[in-house]
Amino acid sequence: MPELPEVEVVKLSLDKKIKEKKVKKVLVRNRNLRKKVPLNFEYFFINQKILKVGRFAKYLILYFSNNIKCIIHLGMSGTIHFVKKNERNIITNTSFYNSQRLPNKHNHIEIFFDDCKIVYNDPRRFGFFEIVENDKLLKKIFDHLGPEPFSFEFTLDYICSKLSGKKKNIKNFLIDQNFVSGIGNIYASEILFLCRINPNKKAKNLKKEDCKKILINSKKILREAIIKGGSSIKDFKNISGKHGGFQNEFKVYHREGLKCKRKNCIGTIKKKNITNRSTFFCNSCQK
DNA sequence: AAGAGGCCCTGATAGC
DNA sequence: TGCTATCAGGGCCTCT
Repeated sequence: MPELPEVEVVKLSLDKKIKEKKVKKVLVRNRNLRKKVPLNFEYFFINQKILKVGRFAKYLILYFSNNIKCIIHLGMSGTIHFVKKNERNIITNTSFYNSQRLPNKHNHIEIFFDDCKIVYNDPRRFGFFEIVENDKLLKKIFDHLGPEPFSFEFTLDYICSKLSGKKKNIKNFLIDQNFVSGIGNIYASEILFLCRINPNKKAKNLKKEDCKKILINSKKILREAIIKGGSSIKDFKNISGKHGGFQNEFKVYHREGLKCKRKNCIGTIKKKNITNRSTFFCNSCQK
């Protein structure tokens, strides 16, 4: 669920809340995440300070003072909640889900500090926590990931050369983390709408001009989404507190059957399953 | 080798 | 009300 912008929003708020704080206790309630949380997980960073919270693609990284790193992936349904001590039920959710109180189920991991704690909640358990003891290993974990859209490696030449001759459709390329990391199902549809490219178009049939649009618009969409605080999809009940606002900016995602928002376009937004993942596009202006 | 598809899991919603 | 089916934003593994 959380794509690069949502993870970035979590990173920024988490860094503000827990940087320089010392871990007092770690509680694992459920080790059966996508990757099994090891039995000694709790002891790697107890009594250590959090130097900073980082991010690469859709991964969060906690940097500890003993040089241990903890990689966190939120999967599809993972959220991190920040809870202040002695303030019952007053929770500042650092995720874009933004529930006002801590959920009563699926709180798998808690990290305690002197005056607060963070709680990892994940109903579907597609996320994971992983300890990394040295930088070599860290590099290895991110090895299979392509550059982020913001990276200097993500250039016109890079895109053209990767797409050239490939039969795979462009939408599947955009969500392929090996090609470019951080884009997921929602933003892939939004980026292609801005580019006026049909998601089903084979990569090899894209012109250089199309690749240029992909380069520019992937940066543009992600940057705007971060500024808006990410996208909150199923957050209907929430009234107060900060929450993501980019869902209000969607041009195609979840807009099946509605009129295209592009000026002077008479098209209708269609939904199509591409490799078992719903994809939204305008049937008129995306060629 | 590239690309398609299944699967991990729970919860929300729709339809009967 | 209560059943069943379908769907959900990710990514890894397997098969062709």
